[in-house]
Amino acid sequence: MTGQVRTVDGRVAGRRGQATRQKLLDCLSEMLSSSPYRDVKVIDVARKAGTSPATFYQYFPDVEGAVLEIAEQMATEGAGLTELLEGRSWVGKAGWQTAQELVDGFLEFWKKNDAILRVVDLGAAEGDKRFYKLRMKILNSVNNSLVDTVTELQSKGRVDKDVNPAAVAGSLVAMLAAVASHQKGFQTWGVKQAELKPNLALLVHLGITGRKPTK
Amino acid sequence: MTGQVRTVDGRVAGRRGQATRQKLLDCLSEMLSSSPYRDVKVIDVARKAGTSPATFYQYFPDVEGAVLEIAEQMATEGAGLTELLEGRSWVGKAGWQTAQELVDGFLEFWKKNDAILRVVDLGAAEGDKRFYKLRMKILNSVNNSLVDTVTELQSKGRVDKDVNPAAVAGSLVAMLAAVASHQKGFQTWGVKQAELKPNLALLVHLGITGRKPTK
DNA sequence: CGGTAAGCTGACGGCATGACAGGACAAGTG
DNA sequence: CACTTGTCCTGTCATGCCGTCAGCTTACCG
Repeated sequence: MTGQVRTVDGRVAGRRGQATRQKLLDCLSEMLSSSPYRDVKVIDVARKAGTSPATFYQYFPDVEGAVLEIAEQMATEGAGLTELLEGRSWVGKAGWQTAQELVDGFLEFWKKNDAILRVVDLGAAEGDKRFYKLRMKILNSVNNSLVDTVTELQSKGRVDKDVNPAAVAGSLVAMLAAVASHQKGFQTWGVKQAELKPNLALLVHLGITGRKPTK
Repeated sequence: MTGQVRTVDGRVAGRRGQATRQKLLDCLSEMLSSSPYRDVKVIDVARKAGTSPATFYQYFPDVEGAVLEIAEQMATEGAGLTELLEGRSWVGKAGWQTAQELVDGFLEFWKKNDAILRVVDLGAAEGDKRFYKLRMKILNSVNNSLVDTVTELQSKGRVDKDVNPAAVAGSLVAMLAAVASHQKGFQTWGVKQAELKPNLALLVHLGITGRKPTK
């Protein structure tokens, strides 16, 4: 499928090699959660993994390269977000539930992977194509579903003609991502998690359907 | 007022000192726009400013400290965003215009300062209090106005009781910020700038008033 | 002019980076 | 069992950035 795992100098990695490689990724992941991206050093990751910097460089060109690897793993995992929308209705009470579940699932996913997602977001914002392709890959599952929904509602005349489905969907997804990564910020702003979710769901519902939900 | 500008070792900075200090800040700012945050080195900034690394450390504890300084300057400047909302109406055609101008001004501001804002966002997401206080300071002007608006509309019964003004306003502001910093991403997604703005304005209007705008 | 404080830098120990060659180890072969 | 092969890891090294200090230069003021 994805081709064999290879070291930087072209050797194919065996069982043991893959294990240390994965261990390095895990330790890097942990490191990213506990200290600022800028301060994550190869030597620390290696130490934490009980190995040497040289070993790290055998598997990854640099920290960035390793982060891309982790993010890639997460991206395939994140394709599961599609389930949140597949075959769901946006009408009546069911619509309100769809919105709620989308928000819930999305925030959950983001919370679980916040450290890597922060870095991906940064890389994307800085204009690094690899990172924002990755970001798209993660968000596309949700985004595409939303685009389809809006387009469909539009063809039925339930959404105004001059709405651009891609723009609306993209903006809503960006909102979810942003709120998710600044959840702590909201708390100091005097907004509790439990209160945040229904309000987000409301905004999503309004944006997609153009109407208030019936609860 | 803000107290005199001081060097790290406590001396007060004179005219010349403040000039080099500012030059270092400018060069850092430029550097941040052209290369990834992680790769910005003190030595490069110093070289670009035609001075030595030692000089840099005379004025700032580290790169982060200097970034905070730049961000602080930008934050006071960003207080001007309040104008976008002060005394504006959210009713009828005027409401639609308010939403449009808010989006416009916000995106403009973000575009102008994207490099520093990226870093502030990262710092805030990583949980650094200094950074997210700063982020709040920047966003508060807009956010507070929006909270007030929603609260007012709510007291008039034009917005549902169970809406949390702070949550809605915060989410919309987060959306604007996120979309602004990923504008390029939208372009590759097939959405043009010009199309993006009205759709954002629509979402803002819907979120604040609960109704579609009358155009 | 001389004193004082501001302003700048060369130089240095310390640490991270990234490359390499060589040693340890597991697995297969005769 | 000795031998071979290929994977896997690390010691070591040159290079370059970090962050600090002592000391030199420059500006200001009486």
